[in-house]
Amino acid sequence: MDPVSRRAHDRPPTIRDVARRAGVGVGTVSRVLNQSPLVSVDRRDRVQQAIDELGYRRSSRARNLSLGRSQAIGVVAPFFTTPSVVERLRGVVEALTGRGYDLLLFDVETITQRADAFRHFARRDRLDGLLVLSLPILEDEMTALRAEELPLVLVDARRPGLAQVVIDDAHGGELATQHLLERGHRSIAFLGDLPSPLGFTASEDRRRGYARALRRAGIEPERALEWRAPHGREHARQLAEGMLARRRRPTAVFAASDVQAVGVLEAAEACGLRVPEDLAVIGFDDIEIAAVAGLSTVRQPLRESGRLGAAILLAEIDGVERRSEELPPLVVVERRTS
Amino acid sequence: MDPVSRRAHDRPPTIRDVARRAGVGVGTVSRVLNQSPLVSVDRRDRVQQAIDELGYRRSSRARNLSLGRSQAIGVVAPFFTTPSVVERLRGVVEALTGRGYDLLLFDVETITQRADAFRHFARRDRLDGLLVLSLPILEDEMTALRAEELPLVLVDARRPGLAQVVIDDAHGGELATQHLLERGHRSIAFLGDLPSPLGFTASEDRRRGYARALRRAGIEPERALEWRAPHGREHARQLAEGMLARRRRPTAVFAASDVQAVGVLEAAEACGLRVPEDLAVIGFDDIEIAAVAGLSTVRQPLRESGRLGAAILLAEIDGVERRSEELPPLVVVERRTS
DNA sequence: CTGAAAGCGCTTACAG
DNA sequence: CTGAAAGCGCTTACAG
Repeated sequence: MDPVSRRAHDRPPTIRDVARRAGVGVGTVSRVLNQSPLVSVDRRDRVQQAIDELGYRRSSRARNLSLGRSQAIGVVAPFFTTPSVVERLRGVVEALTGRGYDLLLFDVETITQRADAFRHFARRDRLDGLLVLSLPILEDEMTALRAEELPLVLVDARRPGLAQVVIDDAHGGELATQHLLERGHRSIAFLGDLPSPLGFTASEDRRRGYARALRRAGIEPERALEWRAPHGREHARQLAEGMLARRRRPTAVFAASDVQAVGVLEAAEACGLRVPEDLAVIGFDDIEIAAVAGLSTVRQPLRESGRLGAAILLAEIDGVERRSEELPPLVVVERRTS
Repeated sequence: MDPVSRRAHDRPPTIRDVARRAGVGVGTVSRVLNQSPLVSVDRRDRVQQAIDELGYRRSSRARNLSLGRSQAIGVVAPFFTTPSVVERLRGVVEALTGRGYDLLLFDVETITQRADAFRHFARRDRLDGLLVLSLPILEDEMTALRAEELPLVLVDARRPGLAQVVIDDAHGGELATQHLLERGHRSIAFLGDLPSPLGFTASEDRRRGYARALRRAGIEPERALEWRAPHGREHARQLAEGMLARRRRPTAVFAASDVQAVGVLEAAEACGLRVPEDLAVIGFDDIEIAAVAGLSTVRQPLRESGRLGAAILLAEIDGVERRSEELPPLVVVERRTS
């Protein structure tokens, strides 16, 4: 076996192999690889030919080490298969497309995973930037992140001093409740998330808006009308069945998410209640299932939030001043459940 | 400013800083980092202390270059926000959890993106292994992949000689159709995907099973009963409305996916048809929306397919012989639309 | 324009 | 057990 083919078989060609074959220095090869103008046409051609003949491809691993960057951005997402999270992710992917960054995904469903994510994953050494979706950050995680000097953008999470893209959840809760009030309802229940170990706040924020709207309408919010279950359709359904079986049942329900609202719809059907005649229901998010179920809801710009978050992160990585673009406003989508 | 804090401020500490502070060689530091037993307790302690004092963390970037690996696996997924794909991804993430591999996600929605994925992304240099979901691989992409010698596993895609986890789509189509036949239907329509530029085959495979089941029941499949739309609920709904408006309309529909079946359900409602009395409907996949819509369907083990694919890939990376575990069988889930 | 050399931050034979 | 050195495959001043 001649030396060339042996080499070709043993390991992928390196920049040195190319230099040797083209009869130039590795610096020159690197320059043509990086489209530097400081290369004569003559050598450029020779190098290019050697590259083609050898089937050479530059090692991004080595390049990144040399350049001190990763060419990758990380996304930390809790329960990433949740429809609303998927939709945000979709926006992130859209914004990243064609930008030459790899997307590293990190799912977190437990506090252990969150700690892992921030300790091992959120590192300057591995990532050029980090996007955190819907996950509140703890104090000590924050100091670690700060030490990392890693460009960081929060989507659907708040933190003073950090770049973030958020909606006004309380306002959304108000809109939903107002909608129900305008339809003449006076006994409106709220069904939201039980506090999670991960500390999500959206559900409670929306409930605050609900209470505010009630008060403005002269109705004192009742604890007995506030229900909370672990997130998910099934849990919501079970809880709602209990709620609707009560003697004094509400005439309308505001659910803190579409997923839960669909559970309420199922409970209503199980209880033989007509929707919206016997029970009006409104959700939050406007994910696809809401359209399918004919569910009235508050639309929040999910995909757009991911897209915007990623765009801001990319700008930050490029050292461009952080743009503060606005998300489209929340709006009530009226369908047949209200 | 003293040298130490200057250094600390300028850049993260390296293994050399640790060695210097501990008064040992970098090799020794590397050894304690890698839990080599070839280090005296004395030095191990000194090194550990220096690490703690400096807040040193090893650069995985440099480590990977030195070791010649990436510690990452790539996932190529078409339209990754499609519920069935999300569910497979979920399985992949589950199998990867705690295994120390990063997950690189690559979405492909166009043939350009697919070419990109295989050219720039599917590289030994960037990945330790690759998982391809639901995407047929072209001939020349395959030769490139082979040259890469990258461990590769296909999920929901076939290719002779490659590790893969697949279901028998034609059989699934048979099951669905048989179910409808057993309910007494004789005029059964099929609604599936229009051929996609990406070359997905599941829909046509399922249609073949449908035709087979009909023939076995002594019914000759009619071209007029085979309908195809671009994937998606809306397209299916529109197509189905046309189909149901015909003079001679079918009494049942087998849709090649739940997403499309839900579109059929919407069309039925729009046409004032009762389900299942006037029109029976069965889908395929058993994604969450099927449960919500009360849709009868053929359940395929989506999450399990991702989990299994990832497990096989991990084993292959570790040089373990490829295990050929089986997926749970396809089964008809009977709900209220049939 | 160009090549030799140093450097990115690790790992691992090699020779004690 | 241990340190000095070479090597992983690039990039980029530096000195022509």
